[in-house]
Amino acid sequence: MLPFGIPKRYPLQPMEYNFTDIEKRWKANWNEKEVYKVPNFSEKPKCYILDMFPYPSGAGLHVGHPLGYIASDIYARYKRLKGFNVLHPMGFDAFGLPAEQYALETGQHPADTTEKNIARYREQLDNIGFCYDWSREVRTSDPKYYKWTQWIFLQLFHSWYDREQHRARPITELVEIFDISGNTAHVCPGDDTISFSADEWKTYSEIQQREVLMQYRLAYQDFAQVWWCEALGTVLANDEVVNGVSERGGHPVERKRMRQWFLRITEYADRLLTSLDNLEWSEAMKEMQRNWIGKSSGAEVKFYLSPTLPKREGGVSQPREVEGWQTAENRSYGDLKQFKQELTRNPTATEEHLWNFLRRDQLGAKFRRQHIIGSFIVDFVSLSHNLIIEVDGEIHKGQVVEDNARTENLEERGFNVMRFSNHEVLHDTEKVIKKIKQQLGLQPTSSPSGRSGGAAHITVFTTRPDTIFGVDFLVLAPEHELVDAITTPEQKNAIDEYRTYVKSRSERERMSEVKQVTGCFTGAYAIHPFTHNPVPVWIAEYVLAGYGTGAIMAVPSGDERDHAFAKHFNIPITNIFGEQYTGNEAYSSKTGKIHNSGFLTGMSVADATEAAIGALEKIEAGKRRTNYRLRDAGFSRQRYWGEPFPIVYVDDVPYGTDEDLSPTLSKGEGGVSSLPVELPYVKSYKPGPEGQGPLANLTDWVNIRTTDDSAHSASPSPSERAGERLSIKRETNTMPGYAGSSWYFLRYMDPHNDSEFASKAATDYWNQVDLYIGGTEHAVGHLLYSRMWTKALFDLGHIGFDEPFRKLLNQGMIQGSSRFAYRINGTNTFISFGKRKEQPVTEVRVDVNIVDGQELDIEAFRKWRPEYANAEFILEDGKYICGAEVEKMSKSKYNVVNPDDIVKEYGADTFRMYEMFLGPIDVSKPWDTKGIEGVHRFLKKCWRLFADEKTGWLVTDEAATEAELRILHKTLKKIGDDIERFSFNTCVSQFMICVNELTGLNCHKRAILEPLIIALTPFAPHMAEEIWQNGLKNSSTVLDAAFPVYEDIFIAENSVKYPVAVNGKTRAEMEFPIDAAQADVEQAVLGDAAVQKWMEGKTPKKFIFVKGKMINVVV
RNA sequence: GCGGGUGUGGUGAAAUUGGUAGACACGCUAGACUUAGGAUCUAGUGCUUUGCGGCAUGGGGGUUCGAGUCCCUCCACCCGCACCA
Repeated sequence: MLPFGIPKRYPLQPMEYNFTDIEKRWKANWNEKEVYKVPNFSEKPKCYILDMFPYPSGAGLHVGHPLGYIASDIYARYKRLKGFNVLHPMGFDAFGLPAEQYALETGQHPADTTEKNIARYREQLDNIGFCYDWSREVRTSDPKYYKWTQWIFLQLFHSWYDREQHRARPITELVEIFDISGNTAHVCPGDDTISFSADEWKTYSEIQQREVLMQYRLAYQDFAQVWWCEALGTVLANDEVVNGVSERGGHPVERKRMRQWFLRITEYADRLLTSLDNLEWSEAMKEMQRNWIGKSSGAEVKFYLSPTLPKREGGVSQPREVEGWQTAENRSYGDLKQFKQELTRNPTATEEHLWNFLRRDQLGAKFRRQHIIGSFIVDFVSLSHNLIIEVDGEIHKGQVVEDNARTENLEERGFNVMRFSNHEVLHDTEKVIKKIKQQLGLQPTSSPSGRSGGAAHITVFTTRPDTIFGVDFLVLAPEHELVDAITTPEQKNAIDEYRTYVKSRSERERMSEVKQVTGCFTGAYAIHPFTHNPVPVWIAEYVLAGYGTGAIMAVPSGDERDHAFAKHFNIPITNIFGEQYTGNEAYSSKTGKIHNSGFLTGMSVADATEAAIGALEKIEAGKRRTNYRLRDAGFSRQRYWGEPFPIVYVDDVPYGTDEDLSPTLSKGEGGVSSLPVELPYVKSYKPGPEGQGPLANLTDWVNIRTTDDSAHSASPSPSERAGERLSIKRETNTMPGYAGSSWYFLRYMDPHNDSEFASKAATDYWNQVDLYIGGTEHAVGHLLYSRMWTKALFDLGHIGFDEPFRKLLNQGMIQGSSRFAYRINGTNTFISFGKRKEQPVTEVRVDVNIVDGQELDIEAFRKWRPEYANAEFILEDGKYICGAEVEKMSKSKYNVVNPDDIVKEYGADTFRMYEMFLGPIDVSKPWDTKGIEGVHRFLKKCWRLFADEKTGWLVTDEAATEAELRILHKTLKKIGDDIERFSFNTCVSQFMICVNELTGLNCHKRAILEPLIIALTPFAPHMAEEIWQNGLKNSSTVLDAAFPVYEDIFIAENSVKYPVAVNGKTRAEMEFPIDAAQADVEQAVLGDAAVQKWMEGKTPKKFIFVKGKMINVVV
């Protein structure tokens, strides 16, 4: 259907430019001859040009989407004319939330809607005439594709990052290292307190070993916060939460901790940062990535908590003989280590099992295991909640004490003790966890008595250790684990209240609202490592738990936010910058000397930083540290429409489906050994229980073997009898959207390979992507993840390059241009734009497709919606003029323009050239259909150089004139240069100038027009082919012609018209030979009447002559 | 808030290395041809001024013989901020 505003055409002349016919014919011809099929090997140099992977949404393409595709298509076609073997593929990022959301709403299966959307996208893309090799199409939701997504995930799962060699290595090699020398040479990235020798490692059970290995794997499990919506029973994405409630239904949401998969991208932080330097990306883009990675160097500083300050009500009767959370420095660390080791040698499967539910604050309290209390070692303890959990210890060696006596003793120390049996923990885990949760709820969070004693400390990260003497307070993130422990009774209510407030705030809000200073004093004090002065400890929302250590040292005289905070809460400010700090504003500049700072006084920032770190290390109160803002990438989604994980849980311990699970399970049992793990078909997309994804509802699929499986319980194996390794379940989360898109550029190289993700020969040949075009919205997501995947695959020897995209070009957005009509309040009468202020009106949106420029098609408007059928109009100059505004192009704003409509009306060639003509590729601009007329006129005018509309082709074999050759070669030079620098809009302008001039010269000569039409081929391939084959009678396709070489000799001018300025203002124009000498020019210029007039008789002070550019006389 | 981007006629823009600001188009005005015009062609079109000229690249300041371009500062708008893809 034509848009309303565009009227019908008149019948064409016999040889008029009939784009509809031309484009249809050549598309069919090209298709039939498979002209876009690309071989994997060739004598020609290769060139890999890639568009960013589209997600096929239900709305279809609008005119903004193809902008980058057209640019890359022109570049690809140009490179082909220049003799390259060009890989230019396209496919679909087909997994994703919108399809699943749509499924929930309409009941249609995501596979079906995705299929439909892809078909529509394909049709729209074909319409525009792209040169994609569709035989290489990939879809992330195709099992043949995600088989390899899962395979790569397993490579990451089976790898660790060697910090010495700066590369990923197979986890089997790590096991070999552990067998020989323990982990002494390889600090555990997941938990740097883990430390063991080879002997200790060998005594660990398989479960324990795997737990340790999990802390090293590049794909690993940990716990993370997600938005949980009780009412919807599901986990929500960030953008499904609006203003603290669910976007759907407006239900309350809360943060919930869940076990999730992560990619250890932080291990690659430094490499991702340094190898940016070699990429041809815009500085802006590199800067965004650098910023995201956020490398900062500084120091970690320990502030010990003050045991004496402040005075407390009621005094402290008997400080509990707890060794503190980090047992006292001098005495107990060795002991603790020893105990830990002893216990880890003899854990039970039950303990391991329970630990999975307790670790990492899952239940809202920090638990420690195998912790020393008095003379006992308890299984699990939450110091903040005074809760000890013990599991029946009959397997324990050494610590089997009379349980009752033990409990009594511990309770005397102020702890509550819960005991569970092995059986309870293993078979009734849910009940056990529930009980623990209940107990945690009842348990007052740590009374302060004695709790902040010992060697407890707060660790802060600072980039300015030189300002250590300016520390006036510490600030903890409100979620910091020590907050409960250190808060004094007087401050408890205030802290609780403040934490409730913070809970309601998103991370974004906490960072952005900087004017409003909020915070709360904990009542606790820390001790300054050098001055030993007490430093008050606050909590405030501007400190985020996820950054650094979740705690900062505040230096108000040197930091804006700290300054505002100190002023707001009347905290005295120590000035360490002398006169540079005025008292009104923090001095955050890094120039000048440090004052009032003990041994740092008088030093520069750089020197003081080094000296401070040195001193801190000497007194063991801190150390040098590099910090990254980058966090590990969450890789689990509680969704249906994504790649299933190739992971099974054997009694809750995750294994890759490619692992040999014997002796418990023979390899291949339950069909787990082969990839892909296919996404099972479901009829309901409802979330599973407890925030799990919909796959959790498929119990048959999830449970490969269950404990009460009659076949097994009839003849229990020895391990089953021992209560171990009973059930085998599948992972029910799916992978996020970026999984499939992190490596798709590799699959295009060898898309049908069934035995590898891509053959080494293919990846070696095509190598890096030479040109990648896409939007800046992918700056820190997709572009970072695919860089990491590439590096990991490189490290493991699967590919020969470690950066995926050599050159990156960002396209701007095409915005919508919305139209508005003005209804007089309380009536159905609309008043034209110019008169709208005469009466009170309401602005209503009008579909941009029924407006011609600014003028409303009144009849179309009446037909648009029933409520406007009888609308009346107050016109101006006989027209109804609409208001206009530039906004994002979206359905709800009625400003979407469909490329299909434009192509139908003007043809694909016009559409392609117009999109380029709009402006520079990387700049955002609004779409205006009106302007397309100019480009269309140009193509028609160009056509008329070759054909008379009434009589037919009129190309002659006459010899070209100098003027004709000049304009041709000027054009060839500019087109070549401009395509190479991706300036496509100026190419179009140059074509227009060229055609205008040739029309003026009445040129119809083959010698001029044939090279011109080849140069036009990347932009208007259909018209070029029609002219090339039918007009110029060539027998092969123009797509494989050779791009004509321009020759300087035709362009060179022998004289230049110089602008002549007097005192910088242009006053005349004079022509001189190209090689004129300055003396001659000077004489001629100074003798010129116009110049003399403007010199007003003054003598020239200076004569500036820039050869070929301009002349300036200074008087 | 942090990070990034963009500001030039009524509109999209050009000016590639600091050298005649507004190329090329849209729109508009007038005209030609025409049964007709949304085809085609011609002329005009930054603002201001009768003219000479003056003023103009978001605002202000600076460097320079010369600044849209370099520097400082302020303002406006757009994009991203970790589960949209």
